[in-house]
Amino acid sequence: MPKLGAEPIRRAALVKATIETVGEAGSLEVTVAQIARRAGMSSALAHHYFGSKEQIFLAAMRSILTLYGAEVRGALATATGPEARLRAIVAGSFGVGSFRREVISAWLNFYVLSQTQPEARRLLHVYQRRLRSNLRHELRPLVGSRAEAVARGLGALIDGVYIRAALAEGAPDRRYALKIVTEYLERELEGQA
Amino acid sequence: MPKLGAEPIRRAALVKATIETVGEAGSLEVTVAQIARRAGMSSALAHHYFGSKEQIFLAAMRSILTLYGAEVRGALATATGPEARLRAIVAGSFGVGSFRREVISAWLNFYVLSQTQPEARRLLHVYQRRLRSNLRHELRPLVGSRAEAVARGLGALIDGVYIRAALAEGAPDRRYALKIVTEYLERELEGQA
DNA sequence: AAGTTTATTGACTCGTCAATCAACAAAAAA
DNA sequence: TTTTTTGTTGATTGACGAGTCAATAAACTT
Repeated sequence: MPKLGAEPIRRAALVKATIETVGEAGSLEVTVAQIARRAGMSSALAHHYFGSKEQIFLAAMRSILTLYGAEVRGALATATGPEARLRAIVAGSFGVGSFRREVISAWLNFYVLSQTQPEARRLLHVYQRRLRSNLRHELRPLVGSRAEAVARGLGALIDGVYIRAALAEGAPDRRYALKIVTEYLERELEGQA
Repeated sequence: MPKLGAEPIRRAALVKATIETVGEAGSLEVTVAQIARRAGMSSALAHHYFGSKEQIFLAAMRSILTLYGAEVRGALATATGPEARLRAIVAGSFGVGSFRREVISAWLNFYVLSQTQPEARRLLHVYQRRLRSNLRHELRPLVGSRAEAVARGLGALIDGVYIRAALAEGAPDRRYALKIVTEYLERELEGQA
């Protein structure tokens, strides 16, 4: 029953299933069979399309990073002026798509993966550099020479809030997460003004 | 060639080897045999003393948390007054024992472990609660009602800085890590003063 | 209609690894 | 000195899981 053009659909289903499976399990120690089952296909097919488990993970990670990027860009679209743009970047970082249980948990796991996997590490570095550069750019006119340090601090704080959300039970609290980071930003800005 | 009283020595060696192995591998996917070899014994002996791989990991995690607690307490010993004590807690969090490559990496991995392992989760919660409570207690006289939020922010920032250090290449920069967190603290305090 | 490409899976291989066990060795206790 | 306790390991078991393969089938091409 081969409906042609299945490839992109299958790939997407696998990526989604991977994030869900890893997120639920809270671990990368999930089997290709589990992922494939959740995506409604055999493990052989998963291998057929991705070649290896590693590639499946990388695709899932790319998907997460892409989603994250899209949310930041979306928030940034309507923001004018450095402060508004900074707030947008922060808000985008806690977007509804990214700041969800499974995604957060998957994120944490991919973080660990990038300790071993060069490509995963590369992806993460790209994301971190871009975020930091964005922040620094908007911070420059507001806090001058402190821009670099504040950008790093904000980046680390965002990661920290994510990681803590991964561990907290119950649904992660976006509002609260956002508040913590926004207040940090406000303190940094008010000193300088 | 049984030298008596080997148990505590073997256990300690295994714990140390576990942290090193997990830290170097950057993953929990290390074998008991690898750990045991590094500790200079057979895998059978590791099982003999700990019963299971899980127990070995938990012991290693306890060891890390104990070390961390000791460093904070050490820093706290000579500090008087809320601000000095806050600085001590932060400094202790980046102590030379805890803020080392393998330990940081192991820490990150145990963080992931606590998504699956109830006992690991419990341990981590205890540490987080204690840290937050300590911070809150010293913050109260300085920032009043904001104490809770600032304590959470500091905790998250510390975790975030750790996690980023795990990914950075080369030796982790204690000074810089400390500076980021200390500056955050200073901003929060100067607003209120 | 024959041939090719795409989709799909069940069954299998091969390696790995946690955990167990039987056996051996040396110290301590009886 | 026998017995028991403590220390130690090589060999083995049993399970599990990534990746391969042969086979089947439906579409699309010529």
